[in-house]
Amino acid sequence: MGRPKEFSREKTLVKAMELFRKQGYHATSIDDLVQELGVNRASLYETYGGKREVFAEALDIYTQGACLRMKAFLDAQKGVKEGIRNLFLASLQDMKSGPVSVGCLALNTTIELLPLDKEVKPCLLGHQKRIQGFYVDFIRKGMATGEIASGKDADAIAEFLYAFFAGLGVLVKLQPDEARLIPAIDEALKVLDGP
Amino acid sequence: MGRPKEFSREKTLVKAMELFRKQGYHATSIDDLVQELGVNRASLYETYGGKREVFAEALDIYTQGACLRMKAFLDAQKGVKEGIRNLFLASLQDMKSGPVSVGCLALNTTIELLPLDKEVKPCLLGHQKRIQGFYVDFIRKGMATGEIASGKDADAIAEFLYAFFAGLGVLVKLQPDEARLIPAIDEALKVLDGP
DNA sequence: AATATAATAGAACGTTCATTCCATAATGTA
DNA sequence: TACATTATGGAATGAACGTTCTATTATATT
Repeated sequence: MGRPKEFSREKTLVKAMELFRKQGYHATSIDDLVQELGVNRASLYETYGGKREVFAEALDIYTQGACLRMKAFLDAQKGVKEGIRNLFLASLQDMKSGPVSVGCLALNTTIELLPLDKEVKPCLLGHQKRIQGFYVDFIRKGMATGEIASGKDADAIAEFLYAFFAGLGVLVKLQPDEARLIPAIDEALKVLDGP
Repeated sequence: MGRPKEFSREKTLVKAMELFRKQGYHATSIDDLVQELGVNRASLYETYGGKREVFAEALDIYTQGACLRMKAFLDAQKGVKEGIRNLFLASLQDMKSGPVSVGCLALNTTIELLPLDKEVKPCLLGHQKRIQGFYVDFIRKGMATGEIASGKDADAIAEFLYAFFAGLGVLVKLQPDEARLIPAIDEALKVLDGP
């Protein structure tokens, strides 16, 4: 029935996500999307609705992908402290992605768009909740094995880790050489030490 | 010598700074500035040059003011750990500034503008360097009094504190109720404990 | 009072933006 | 093969943007 699409909805969304992550929402024009995705203007509007809708879907697939990858990454780790350290180092690499740092789309959106577009708030809050949930589960697992003192406040540590990670997402843009950030990460991980 | 200006250069810059801090660079139009500052279009261009220049100057006075206030705040504190805790709590209040969180202009700019406008980079890097310098001095002072173990890496802690504070600047926008952030802050301050 | 100088008010400019429209092309169905 | 349907290519649209221009107003100096 009718002419078939010449593009895959999912693949173009990934490209849009990468573009928004690199340039931000305002600095990415429809022309940019049309050029980069290779999708026609009219098709883009027919398929997604408009720029805002494309962004919303791109943000969705980003947060979903990030959560899935984080969960899989943590599940593959042995120790808690070492696992979170590896997670931070891997995330740093992901947020660098070449010479120019792209950071994290969820954090970038929190800064650039949240004050103006309240529609992204549920997505961003849900993302935070899921990520912190992973941290809590991971820390609790460490408490069960005895690596982490059981008297600690897993929720507070999870919120701390999310906040610190958000800080990394800012600093990696300002200063892409990770060498200086690693000592800071090791300081952060001290919250897992002691009683 | 011609007609006198009807506005003060400094006062309007402060207003511009507040506007950029609240809305971001892209979301703040010249019309917004003209309306909010009460300055005429032509006068604005005659005085500052253009939007980018207004923003650059606004960012400058923001970072300078932030540094001055931070230095004065820390100088008035007794203990190191308690002092930094008080600093974070006060900064949280500052970044909230009413029902809508405005965050920190330097951090917001790092996310929104740094990838597109390389001219802001020196200002942002200088700001980070100064802030971390204050942390280092403050920590060293604590080492001298014996509150902080002298074996600690002041530079690493300073970078950690800056990163964590940047994270607060993100989270305060996502979740303005500070009650949940305070336990996370107390976790962060544990880097100052122990040997 | 007359003049030079600088700021103001507001229209006007060209550009870029997101969005829509129209003619054309490519498929499934009859 | 003819038709209905959907996607495509590219021009067109109107609004918003940053910026500039012109006429007018207000002050300092002579």
